[in-house]
Amino acid sequence: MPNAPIPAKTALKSHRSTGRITLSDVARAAGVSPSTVSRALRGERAVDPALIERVQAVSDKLGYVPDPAARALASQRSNHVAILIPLLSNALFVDLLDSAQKTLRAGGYQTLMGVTHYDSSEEEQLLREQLLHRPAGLLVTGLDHNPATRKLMHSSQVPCVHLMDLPAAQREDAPYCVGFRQTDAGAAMTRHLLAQGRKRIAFAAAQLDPRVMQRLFGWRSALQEAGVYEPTLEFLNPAPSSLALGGILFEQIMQQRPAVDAVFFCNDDLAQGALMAALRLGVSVPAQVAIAGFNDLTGSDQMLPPLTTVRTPRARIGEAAAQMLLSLMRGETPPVPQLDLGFEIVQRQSS
Amino acid sequence: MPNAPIPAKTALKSHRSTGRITLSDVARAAGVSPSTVSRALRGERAVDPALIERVQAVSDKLGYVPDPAARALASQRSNHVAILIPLLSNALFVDLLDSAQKTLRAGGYQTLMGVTHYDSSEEEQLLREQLLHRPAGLLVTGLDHNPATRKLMHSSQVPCVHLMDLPAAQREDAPYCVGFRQTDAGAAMTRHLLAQGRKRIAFAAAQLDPRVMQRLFGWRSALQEAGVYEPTLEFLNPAPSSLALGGILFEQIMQQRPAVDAVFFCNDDLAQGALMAALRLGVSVPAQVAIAGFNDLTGSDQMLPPLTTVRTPRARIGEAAAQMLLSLMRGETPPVPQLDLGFEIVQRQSS
DNA sequence: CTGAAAGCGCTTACAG
DNA sequence: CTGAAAGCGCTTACAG
Repeated sequence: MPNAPIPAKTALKSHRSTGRITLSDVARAAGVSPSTVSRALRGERAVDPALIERVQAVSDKLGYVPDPAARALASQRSNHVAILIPLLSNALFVDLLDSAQKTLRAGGYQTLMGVTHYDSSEEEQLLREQLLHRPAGLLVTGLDHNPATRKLMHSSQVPCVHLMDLPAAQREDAPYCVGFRQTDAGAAMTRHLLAQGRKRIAFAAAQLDPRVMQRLFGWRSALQEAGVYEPTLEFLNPAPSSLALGGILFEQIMQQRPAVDAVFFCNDDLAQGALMAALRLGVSVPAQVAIAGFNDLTGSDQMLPPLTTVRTPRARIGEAAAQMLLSLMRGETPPVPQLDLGFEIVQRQSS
Repeated sequence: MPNAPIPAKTALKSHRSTGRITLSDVARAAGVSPSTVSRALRGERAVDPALIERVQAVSDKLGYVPDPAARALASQRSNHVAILIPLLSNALFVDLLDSAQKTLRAGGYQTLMGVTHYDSSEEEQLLREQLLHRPAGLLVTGLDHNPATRKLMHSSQVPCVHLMDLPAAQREDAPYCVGFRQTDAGAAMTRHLLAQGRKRIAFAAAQLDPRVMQRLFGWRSALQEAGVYEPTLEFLNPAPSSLALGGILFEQIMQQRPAVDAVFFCNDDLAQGALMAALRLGVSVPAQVAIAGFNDLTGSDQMLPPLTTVRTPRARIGEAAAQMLLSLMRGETPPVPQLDLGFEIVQRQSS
């Protein structure tokens, strides 16, 4: 039956029932096998250059786009990158997310974000959910995680880069990370204030996450070094950081310790609130008391007086960490596994 | 050969090569077919209640978790929800993202975010990428999209809810949306300022996205209504909104139009910057000039003087939109397809 | 209400 | 360097 109609099944094969253009469509049009198309398109070596070109052309002509779900199922690896950050209400982490996400997208990856609320068991739970998607990579804030989380990160074998923090010492088994030395930054700002002749420098902090505590340690060591450390000048509040809390802390400090001549806040939002409170209370800054912040958040340069602070390279951290992850996902070994991006003291008029 | 060793193939079958616990494992352990497990676990009707319970118990015991990629491939629908927002540098959208994401996660969905930078072709490109993941739902900011984007949203058949805006009139074909009437809010604040005796009220804006323009229209109509509209009192700058720009705009207005007795800024960051500039310039607020903002962003209540503004329910918008989407994804029809969450004038000391 | 079978669209040993 | 075949782990008509 040479003239029999083409069976429906064969006719349908040119497009699947979903109407989507598939690998097989490209293979048929290019006259090669699906396996070859798969290899050619992913730039796998061991494919004839001429074939690669032909397949590429056909693929472009048909407008073929690989199906991420099929790819993930077959390869056991998706094109998702999971990112874990503490909060979305702190501009610091939003900047981190923004820059990392931009870099990852340029590399062909989708970002899956998880907000931990500084809760280690929520972090663990989020990681579990994200690992179900078989992410190709992981970006996590900080180096402190509970044992279960660490185990998950390790046993999943997913490449992982830590953000913001660096391990205390250069160890053999140190994880990949991009950040700066929080302790050094805390000490540097404290020394800066000392160098300006301040003698009674208070440290005021909220949230009290690990990085804040490191800044506190930096402040302590700089004061001890100068021989003027006084434990009662620590004002620590575990509540979330905010302008309002900064104002409250400042008022409290002025009331309890009127002789204080500088306050170093662990984050700019607190310091901005303190600056507003000083205006309200008629406390003159920096004549009576200097005020310093941390992170150089948006608005700090617009305060009255403009805020002295530590500028932290969060956008560059997000980008560099994403780049490092990208190279890890390519199977490469980053030349600098612990990348220190430093910080900068920005002196403005509040000190 | 009754005592022959169990063939390797059968022995292996209890776990796949990946080591993952699969649907088939649960089926075997529960003594039913994979199809039944699939139906029982997804709560599909037409399964014996007793079986559901048994399957559920076995599944829990084995710690089975469905594979999202396999599920997406087979059903042509993932558990992703894509969200499109203009910027991450505006706290407004971060709040929206945060609340939507929280609600969606509680409903079992992963959020895929896309940042459009107020660029309609970038929005289109992002949507294309996201649609590849076959999202179960879509959350998009605003009602204005280019024709290609609208076509994609429509032809993809993916349930979609729009954020922040409401259509001008109640039409039959109106899209699902959750927001408030930007024009009304702009008019309400203007009337509020008029009611306080202000006569020459300027409108200062940045970014100039559609919602800002609606606020401008509201300001215009309220002034026209009062017979005091003057076109030269519009100060529009397409640059991104920021504290610094607010200061610049304010200074410019004071210089060019010293008789102005109130400035209504389209966003709180501009207004905050203006407040700081007023302090710097020695312009007394509200005695000489009233200042009003929009959105009641963080810090506005800490300014000197505290900022009069329009409080917008962005967290509730994100949550309600996610809820509406959740019900659409369940195949339900939302009782209120266009949900108006309103706004509130917050009078503080700057007016 | 339940099951066998096909299929979703890829990747990847395994041969050649 | 290339291809045929199996398999990733589910869902869903189709029968019964």
